[in-house]
Amino acid sequence: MDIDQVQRAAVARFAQQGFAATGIRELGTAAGINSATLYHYVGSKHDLLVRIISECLKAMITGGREALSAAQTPTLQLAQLIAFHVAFTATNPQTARVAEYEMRALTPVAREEMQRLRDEYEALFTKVLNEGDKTGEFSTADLTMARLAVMEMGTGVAHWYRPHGRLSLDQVQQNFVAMAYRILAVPETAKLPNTPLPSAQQLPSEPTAQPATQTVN
Amino acid sequence: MDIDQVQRAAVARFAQQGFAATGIRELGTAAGINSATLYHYVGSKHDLLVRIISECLKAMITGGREALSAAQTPTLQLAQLIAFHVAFTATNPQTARVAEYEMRALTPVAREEMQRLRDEYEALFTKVLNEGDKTGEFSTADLTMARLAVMEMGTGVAHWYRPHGRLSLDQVQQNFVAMAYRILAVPETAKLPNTPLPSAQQLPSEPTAQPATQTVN
DNA sequence: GGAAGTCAATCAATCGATTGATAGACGTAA
DNA sequence: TTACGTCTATCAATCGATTGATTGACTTCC
Repeated sequence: MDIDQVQRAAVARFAQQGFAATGIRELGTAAGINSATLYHYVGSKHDLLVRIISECLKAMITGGREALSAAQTPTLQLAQLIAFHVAFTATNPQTARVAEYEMRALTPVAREEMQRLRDEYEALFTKVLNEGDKTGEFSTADLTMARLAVMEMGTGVAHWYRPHGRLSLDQVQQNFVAMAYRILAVPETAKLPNTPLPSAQQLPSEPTAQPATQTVN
Repeated sequence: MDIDQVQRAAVARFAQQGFAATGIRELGTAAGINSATLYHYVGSKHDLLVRIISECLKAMITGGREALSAAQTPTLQLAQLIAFHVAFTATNPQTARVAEYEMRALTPVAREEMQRLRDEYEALFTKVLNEGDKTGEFSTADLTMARLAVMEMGTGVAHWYRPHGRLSLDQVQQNFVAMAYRILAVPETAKLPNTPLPSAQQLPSEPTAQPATQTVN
């Protein structure tokens, strides 16, 4: 028994029924230990959530930066960033969902700290979009709304993507890059660079995939 | 004291901290009544949630259908539907969020019933997109992914829109219609019909807006 | 022998829900 | 008008169950 197993069990429950609705006894049972033993690994239920969200956001920031550094122009950087965002979300749907939904369960201090990480990640998108707007590669009526729309539709992948569904991860990435390009009016001729799209590591906290509830992917 | 006030107080709490994290005594206090009195209006805490979600989804279905009937071609119908979706989400952000997030707190039976309503609403989008694809007005690599992306980015409006922010609701609607058109490769010349975009009624369950946490809109 | 891991038992606090009772509004028969 | 019955709205008190967390004892391993 190690802390990763505890985190995986926790993420699976938190993603399915929420942080507040999950008791520590239930967490213990899911991890195969007594609820008291859980406190040997994590300081408290709250600390466990902080660990999960913190590691998720830090991995997103690191991965996002790597994706950006793999390209030079805003157009190509956007493709890398979107593709990473989609890959990360598709690879770690449950962890990503917990990091998004359960921020509200944190204490004010912890929430502010996690919000700073979230802001840091979103700043990557803001930067690319601003640069592309400056060079004229992108064209949109409102950069902020475009950023929110592009990020949100990528985040939504967690709701329906399943590893062995109708579409491969690569296909989903390609399609979301294409949709983002369209939103930003990137010319068709510039589309789909032959640079390989980034993948995303599976987090230690990501539990084994749960069976699909929809028949979308 | 009537049931709408109870629902508003409940939605405000559920949206902020979640269904499971909100106690019935807290609900009572927020509504200005004793927790026992709450059971005079609603059968149980769970029934209260069912009412909230059910009324929200039914209003979305009704509003969505009205929006569709206000236009004839898939291109114009899509504009109406997107604009309604955005208007509804911006007008009822907290109720919409509860209806989205707290579906998991429902009993299996109730959840399936609510899921049917959700499916019914999403079918409106599927229908328009399929028709537009058939007539050649829309062009996309994958209709299903386009639908998910368009809906998701509209739903995200609940996270940042504020009534007296930088952008008016009409501006947000225009912009989201434009982005949806771009995703579906609708020619520029066909854009922005002069048909007035639909608004959305504020639900009885929607509490007064909470102060903005971001500085986006 | 001591450090690390584990758990049954237990803590005070809170949970959703119910009880029995009260106060007032309304209708109606005398 | 008075008196009685009925219905709605409300709450303090309380129910058994569960919550997050702690303790002390037991085992295991180096």
